[in-house]
Amino acid sequence: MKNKRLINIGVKDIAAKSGVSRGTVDRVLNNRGEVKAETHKKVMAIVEELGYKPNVLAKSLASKKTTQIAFVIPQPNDNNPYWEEPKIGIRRAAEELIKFNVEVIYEHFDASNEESFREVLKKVCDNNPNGVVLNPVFKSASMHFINIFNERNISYVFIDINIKGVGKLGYFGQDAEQSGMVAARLMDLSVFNKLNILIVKQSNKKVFSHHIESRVAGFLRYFETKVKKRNISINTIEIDLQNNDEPKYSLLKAFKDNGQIDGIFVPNSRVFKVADFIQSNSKKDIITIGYDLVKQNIFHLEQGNITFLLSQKPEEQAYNSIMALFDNLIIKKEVIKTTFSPIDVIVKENIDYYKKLK
Amino acid sequence: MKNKRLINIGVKDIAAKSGVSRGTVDRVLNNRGEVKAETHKKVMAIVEELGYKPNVLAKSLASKKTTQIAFVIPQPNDNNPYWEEPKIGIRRAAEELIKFNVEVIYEHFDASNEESFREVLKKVCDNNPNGVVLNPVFKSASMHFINIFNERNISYVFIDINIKGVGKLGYFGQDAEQSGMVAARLMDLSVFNKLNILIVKQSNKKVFSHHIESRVAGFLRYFETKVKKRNISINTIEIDLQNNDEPKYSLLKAFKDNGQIDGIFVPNSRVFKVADFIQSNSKKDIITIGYDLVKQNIFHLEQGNITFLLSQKPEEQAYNSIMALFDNLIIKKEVIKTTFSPIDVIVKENIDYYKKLK
DNA sequence: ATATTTTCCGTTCACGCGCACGAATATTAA
DNA sequence: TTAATATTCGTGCGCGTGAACGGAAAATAT
Repeated sequence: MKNKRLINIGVKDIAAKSGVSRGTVDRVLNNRGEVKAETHKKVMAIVEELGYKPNVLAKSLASKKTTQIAFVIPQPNDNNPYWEEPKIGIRRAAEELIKFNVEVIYEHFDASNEESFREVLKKVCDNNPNGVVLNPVFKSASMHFINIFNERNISYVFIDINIKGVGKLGYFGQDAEQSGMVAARLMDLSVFNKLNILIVKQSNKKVFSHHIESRVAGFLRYFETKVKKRNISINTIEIDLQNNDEPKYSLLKAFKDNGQIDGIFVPNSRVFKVADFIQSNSKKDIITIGYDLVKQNIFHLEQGNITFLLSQKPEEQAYNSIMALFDNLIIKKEVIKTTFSPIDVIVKENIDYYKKLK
Repeated sequence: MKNKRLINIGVKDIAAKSGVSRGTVDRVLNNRGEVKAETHKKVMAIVEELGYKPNVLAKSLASKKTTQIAFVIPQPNDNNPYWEEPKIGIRRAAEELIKFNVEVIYEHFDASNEESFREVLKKVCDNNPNGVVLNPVFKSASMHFINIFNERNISYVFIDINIKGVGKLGYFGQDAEQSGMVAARLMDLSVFNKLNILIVKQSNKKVFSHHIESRVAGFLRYFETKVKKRNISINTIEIDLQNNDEPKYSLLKAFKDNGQIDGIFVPNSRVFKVADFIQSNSKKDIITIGYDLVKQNIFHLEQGNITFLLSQKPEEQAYNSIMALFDNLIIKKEVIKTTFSPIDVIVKENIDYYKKLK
């Protein structure tokens, strides 16, 4: 513990130097009006000259206002447990920021129901938050509310799904196509000679997922150049999860139609359903690659029914997206536009270190 | 922006409730003495009852003291560029913490010279910091200074290398043995049928690295149970980096002695030296696995001379280790003892998202 | 000219805490 | 008993900023 040395310059310093009172400087800095244009200019000049940076601590201490950040993502369920993970990151950010008078409000909608999406966003809008973290599942509905955000000067970032060309602050998620290429690389390295690959698209038919398409596209793109050199065949099947007989029915059919299958790529977190099938039908030596560390997938990775999982640390994305809004709203510093998360490769041996605490 | 609602209880609240003044409460909370035992007890009871948590913002604002954290790691060099990475994390943490009157001091020593290690730690001790992040390369020398830390009540954490059974706050690094197992799993998946593996230990002879030994041990342990089922042979060579003819000389010899080599495992960041060899001797179809995202390794991964890199986000470790000390010293919250970093698996296709900004 | 309004600005308190100073009380010495 | 000392405690100022309040100066109205 040494005595402080570097004393930052504060309002009163620039007040002294510009020959006005602290109150006036405050009005200038916060654009609160009631200041002669001439004075305003003079003060701003000094502010620039001295490179004044407000003290966040004192700011938060003195302020009686609360900044609200809404976090809007799908409700996790059995078909899509993925959205359980971000909650941890939300909690962590909320705890850290409460001291700065920031309140994080968690809101969730039914990802298979556009009406629910609109309702929740309506509610969020009515609350008039300062910032929003949004998973824009439904594009046109999202656009409607994004326009409202822009009008009302509400800052927002996207998580997991990106909409390009709107005035968002940033995007937090993976590069979906590139992750497909990673999957393909792992498949390529793990399977030899003849190579029969099955891509299993499982989804809710009602919702088109650009995401999943990109992953598949990346996967196929990787093999495009290789497919001639090696004896590779790639088949894709689509499965509607609303149907209770699935994915068993379609998988049985695929195995019958294709003969030997060496690798299976599932471009979302429902890979555990395929793993269930593999286990109960005692299929052996199949390289299975899927997404996300949901607990059913973790189970099957440890059992050996899944070979690789690709993951994207959803709780970190949640944390980072909130922090980005904080940086923008409170610290007033620039936010990096697009922050792709690492495409983590998980095998049985390193999974422990990717599991979430708590 | 809403008006604040949740008003935290502060010193004056517990002062009121316990019928003493704020000053007395302050003396109790900070163990500054000059308080009757009876009063102390009474106040502490109220503190517990109301669950008082000091406001970090107000604390930092009011305090005229600076907290010093020393960060002591090896000087990066051509043989070991790894230690370039943590600096980014140090800078990030330092920037964030400067508002809390925390000063981070970066100190580096020559990792091949124990005397240099002692000198730097001597200097650090003389500075009497509040916390130390240490890479304890030399065990006995480390123990000497750790005793001093304990005496002087200096908090410390280890980074990258762990010494068990001392009063450290935490360890930030990988589970070395487990990372060896991950390497083995990848090797196992990527190489088929006959499997000749070469382990290349490159090091500075003067320094024993428990680390590297653990990685090799993990690698071997993975194959222990598999080695019977498959036609696997594993050979290990040791290379002294002080010798300028290396690793070329030893590698040529190994290739001659072993015939076909299918996989090479290098248990540290010097894998790029092997990759150099592979490139200049146009060896093909060798699965090469090594450690750490130093720029030479990144180059060879992109070139295809390295198949997998295992990494541990050194800049995040640095950041987290400093934050752990901050939590302990300023926030006074408990620090999780051992925080193993994820064992990241990097291939050509996902490396971009692991590269450091700046 | 004086009265009234508008524009502009300075002062002051508050946020929660650290810390210095001095006052009150208790203890011991004379 | 009174003076001297030791122990314990209360008060007030400052950290850098937000924000209310009110006062001075300038502009406009009467």
